[in-house]
Amino acid sequence: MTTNKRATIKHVAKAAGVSTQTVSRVINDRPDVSPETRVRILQIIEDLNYQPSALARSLIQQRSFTLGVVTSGLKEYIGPSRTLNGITSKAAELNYALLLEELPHFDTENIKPLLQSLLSRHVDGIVWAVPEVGDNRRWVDEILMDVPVPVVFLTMQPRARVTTVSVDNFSGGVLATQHLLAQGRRNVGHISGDLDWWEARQRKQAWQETMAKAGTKPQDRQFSEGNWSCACGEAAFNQLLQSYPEMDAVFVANDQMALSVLQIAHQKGIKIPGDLAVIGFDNITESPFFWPALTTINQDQHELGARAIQELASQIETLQRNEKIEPLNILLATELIVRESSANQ
Amino acid sequence: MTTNKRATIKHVAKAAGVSTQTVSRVINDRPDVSPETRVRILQIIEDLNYQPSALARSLIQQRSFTLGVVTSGLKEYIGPSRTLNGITSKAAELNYALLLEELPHFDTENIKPLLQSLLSRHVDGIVWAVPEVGDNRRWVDEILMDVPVPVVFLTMQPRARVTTVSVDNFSGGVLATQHLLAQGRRNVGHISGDLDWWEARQRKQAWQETMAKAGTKPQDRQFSEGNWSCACGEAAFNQLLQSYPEMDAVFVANDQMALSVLQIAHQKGIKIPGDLAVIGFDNITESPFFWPALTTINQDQHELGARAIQELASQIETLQRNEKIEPLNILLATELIVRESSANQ
DNA sequence: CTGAAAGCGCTAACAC
DNA sequence: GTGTTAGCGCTTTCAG
Repeated sequence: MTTNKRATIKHVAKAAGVSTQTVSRVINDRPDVSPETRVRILQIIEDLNYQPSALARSLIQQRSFTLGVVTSGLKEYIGPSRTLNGITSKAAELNYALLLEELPHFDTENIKPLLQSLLSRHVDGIVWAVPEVGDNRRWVDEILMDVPVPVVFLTMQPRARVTTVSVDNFSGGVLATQHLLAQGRRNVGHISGDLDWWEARQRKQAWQETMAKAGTKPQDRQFSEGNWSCACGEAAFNQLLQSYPEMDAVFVANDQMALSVLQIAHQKGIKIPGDLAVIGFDNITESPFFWPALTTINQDQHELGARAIQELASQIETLQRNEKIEPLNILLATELIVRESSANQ
Repeated sequence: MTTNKRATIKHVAKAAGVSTQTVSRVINDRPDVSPETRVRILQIIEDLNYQPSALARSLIQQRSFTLGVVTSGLKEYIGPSRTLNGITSKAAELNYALLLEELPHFDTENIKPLLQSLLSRHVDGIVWAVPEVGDNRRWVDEILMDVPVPVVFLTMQPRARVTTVSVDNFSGGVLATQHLLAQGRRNVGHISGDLDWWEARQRKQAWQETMAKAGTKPQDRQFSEGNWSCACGEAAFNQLLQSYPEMDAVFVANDQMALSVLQIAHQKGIKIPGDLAVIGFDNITESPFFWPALTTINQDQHELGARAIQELASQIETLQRNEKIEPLNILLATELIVRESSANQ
């Protein structure tokens, strides 16, 4: 915590009795430096604890090797955190640094200052790791015109002209519903997440369509809207028990709410999976340890972040070669994890 | 996603027919510009969508308004994520940008490249938001000498010459143990976290000392080591049931493991809180919805991050005024949250 | 009130 | 192989 001034390329050059250019060649591993000079300079660099300034480099090379990351919901949810983990590990692998911004709310309106903070620091690209909620993508077409770097959006309805990477919530919902039907259940209810969320709508729609295909188009009373939280999961389940008493299986849109369902069921003496099969969504760390262990749909949020960075980096490279970048919509597969809560009757 | 080149101060100056200095004065809100000139330039800035380059500024001002944040465990734990949330919100408030790095493991050895990545981008300070685990603070005294900016460490044993901000795990553990005793329980067991962690050791020690003070110095058989995970919580609890059959209360070092305890208890027909009072630690979002609702110790991880940024910013200001910075060890209070799992017999 | 010159730390382009 | 010149985009200093 001393306040050593950092050594600059000039200090090194002076100490070595060469020009800064020669030092520059050494730190950039250029071939045209005599072996002796190189060794001498490397030694001095070591002695002086010299580190090239990435800032100065960014300025002249018009490239910062820094990406902007915009996230939201770190306080309440583990999802953004897992995605961030995928982002940091892939970025480290590809040698990019990350500038992090967090939106105070999923639907924060005022994103211009945030974008400008990133752009003023010359990020090479931006990952928008905020789920699509309500109308929070309204600005995309308008503002993106003014953004001079590639942007990759996570967890958003695929659309033309924009690169998106999302988990395939629809096919995940199909997997969940089909599994319950395959277990011989016929009266399958659904507790959704907040339907303002694109993900919640996808999962619900998958349930509806899969049920319809099985010849049992669901009625309104077979469904209840939650908001992802345990509290709302309780309320939604209680409502469903009233409105859909013959229910023998329920697809719950996330594991948190599924936990509430299990707890309430115990309290009311409803046997799981005997009376009611339960499947969640997410595969959080705790779900194997629920009682009974929760059947769920695994979504790889780490991979989501990693893929986003990979795409972004590849677009940056493309641009660097003066080629045109092609928008891309990527969907990641989900996986059914069968545990006890959905076992056969 | 177009590739508009960014406008520079030169473009603005040329368009306004003034020198770049005058533009500089306007964007820095200096008084010595005629009102008309100012208005004209502001208009042009607007038209050109001009944004000053923070990079160029950082270079000349020797100050980047950027902080480095080092975290770890984003994939498995919600704690780092909550802390990060406190960091992002306080940083936004104080107008700092954040460069994020994540250690692959809590005890990653090779931290030099990571520090250099941050320093090469001229961060004004660093928050080390990684818990103290095993020997992962070994480098502090040695390496910190070479770091030319202030560093604040989170969740670490207070020590001289270093600024630390931590939750007071010891007093939290005292609160937990005292509460169980106050409920009339006498046989209080403890399931710890991974004792490689400083936090786990603090909580355990608090339990030991509080019990001793109450005249019931705990024996080895009243304790079992977990590793924070549900899986290990199960194992530890099962062991405790064997080794300490008269146990009528248990202080579990985190809420995840406490969940496992509740589940196992149900399976074995142990009544909670009748036969066994349970208290957790952390106050995760789900714990009010456990069955029964979990009594726990709340730790404010958001505040932890926010305080760290506040201290760091204040140290940076101090340095800016050429004053000396004083290392500081801050402990944040915890809070007892009483719910059903520890109710009176 | 405004401008010219110098320079933050580095590299591209050219010379020798 | 190595040095010189210019300049990335901005601010500081000084002159007027």
